[in-house]
Amino acid sequence: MTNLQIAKLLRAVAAALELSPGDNRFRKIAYERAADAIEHSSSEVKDLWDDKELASLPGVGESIASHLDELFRTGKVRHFDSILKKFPPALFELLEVPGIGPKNALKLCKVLGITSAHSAISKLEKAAKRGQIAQIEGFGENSQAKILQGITEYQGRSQRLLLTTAQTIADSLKDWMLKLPQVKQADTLGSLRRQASTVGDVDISVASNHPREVIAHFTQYPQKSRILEAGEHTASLILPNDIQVDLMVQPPQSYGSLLQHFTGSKHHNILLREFALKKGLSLSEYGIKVKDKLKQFDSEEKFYNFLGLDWIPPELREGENEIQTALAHGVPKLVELKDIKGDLQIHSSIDVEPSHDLGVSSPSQLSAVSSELGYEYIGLTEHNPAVSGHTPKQIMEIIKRKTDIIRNFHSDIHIFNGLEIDIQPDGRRALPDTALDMLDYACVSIHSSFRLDRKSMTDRVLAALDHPKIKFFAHPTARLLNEREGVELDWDRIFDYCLRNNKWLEIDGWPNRLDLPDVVAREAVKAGVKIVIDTDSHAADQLTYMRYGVSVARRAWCTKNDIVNTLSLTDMRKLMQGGD
DNA sequence: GCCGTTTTCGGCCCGACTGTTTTCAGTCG
Repeated sequence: MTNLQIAKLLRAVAAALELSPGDNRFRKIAYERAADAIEHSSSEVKDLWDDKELASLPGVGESIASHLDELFRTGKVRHFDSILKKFPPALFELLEVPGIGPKNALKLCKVLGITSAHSAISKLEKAAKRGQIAQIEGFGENSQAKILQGITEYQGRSQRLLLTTAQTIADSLKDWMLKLPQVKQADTLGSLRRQASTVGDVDISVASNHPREVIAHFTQYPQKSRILEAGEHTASLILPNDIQVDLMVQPPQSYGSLLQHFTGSKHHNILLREFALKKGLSLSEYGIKVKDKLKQFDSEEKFYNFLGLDWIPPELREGENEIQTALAHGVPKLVELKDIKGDLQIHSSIDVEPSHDLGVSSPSQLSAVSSELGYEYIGLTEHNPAVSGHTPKQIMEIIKRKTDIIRNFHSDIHIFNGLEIDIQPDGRRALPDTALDMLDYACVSIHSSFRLDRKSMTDRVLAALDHPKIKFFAHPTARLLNEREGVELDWDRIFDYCLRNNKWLEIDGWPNRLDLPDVVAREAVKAGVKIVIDTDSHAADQLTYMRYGVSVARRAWCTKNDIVNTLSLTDMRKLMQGGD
């Protein structure tokens, strides 16, 4: 079972407990918190169970751990079954509809006679369309319309926005807002400010004493499709592609607490409020209540400092151990975009006759842009020449041709002669070793056979990494956001191999890759593995994706020292020549 | 059910919105 499936099971138990008369309501909350912890866990719960470390999850204690143990051993939990069987399976399905909670789900199941899970939502929809729901006590016409709306949302559950898409929209909106003189400051909020790899919606906030003018200016945003609503302190626009953006305006003197509150994450905020409560302080978006007296904060720094904490970068606010770390003044200095000295996965237009995805920009175009970005070096890593259709001798000639082009090319930054080599299903590299010898370095990556079992996949990757010229494993999970799940790998074995053989793992900044995923990258750096952040650019204007790779690294708590391409050219050369 | 910088017992985040209600329950973020 995946973490998500386990979390869903625990939430079903929580819902059932809420509906069980006389049950301690904090037991329900405990199950919800365990579900949250598992959903956001950086490790697979099954792996933690294998290592007997279930109790290391915050919110999972003796009791839930023993239930999970039973789950992994036998495939079910008798205690859960006995709780869940008191309710129709349909109930738990109806909870998936936004706006329907446990109490209403139960009432709907009972009154409408809905029992089975698979037809629950279609039956609910029919009942709503016939006007039956409005007749139920406690419901009305409005509730019925809201349920229909919720079903539509459930059915068309739209994909989350890629970080790059959301950030581009937000940057443009912030620029627009800052054109108004009354706007002192504008920020993104929520998962976008925390730079999560995908975000649900685009929210921005503005500090100003003139909310009316700010809202009016916002609604005049030239790229809007329409205005959804415009109130005194909040407004919403719909942009092309049905993307909704929300704005909040607050006066500068209380802006810090607003920013803190709406940046989240929810889990971080819960832990922070519990922490504050022990000091007798109550937190909200309006400030901090000390003995019923509200204290306001114009900046987040002051807000956190008042609680005895150092400021916590938004990327770390996921409810892990960031609060204890800030209390102990141990928040790391995270890597920044300006620390990056080069980009080692770039596809140029040098035609090495690959099977797919040749770049469109020439070495001179790529080096010119890289120079503007302040880099000291780049590495050109086209895909290996197609295996089919070329003899080994022809491949040697192609690589020789590329090597000569790079040797004879002069620019103000250094260009490494690299290649991105496919890992074939059996772990062989799709390039003869004699050709590899001509290169400065290469990376390996998976582009086929994504569904091998964990052990075979791990063996496959380790076999491919086994050559002194192979420096790193590129986009390791091969996931495509909103499209394809990542492959199964035994990360402990990968980390261990990388440490012993001086291999690096890549954070690929390509918009729908962002791979390593942040949670795996965090485990990697905890283990001491070095990371290289690249863009996987296929055109010169894509070199700016580096900022998103850096965002992933920051969410993984990376400092400059964890990232190899913060090294100067001299040090990078030494590192590359180091071999295994 | 979980958990510990006042606690191994006795607490457990905060507020907004909506809809159906005459003072609150349910849901959400």
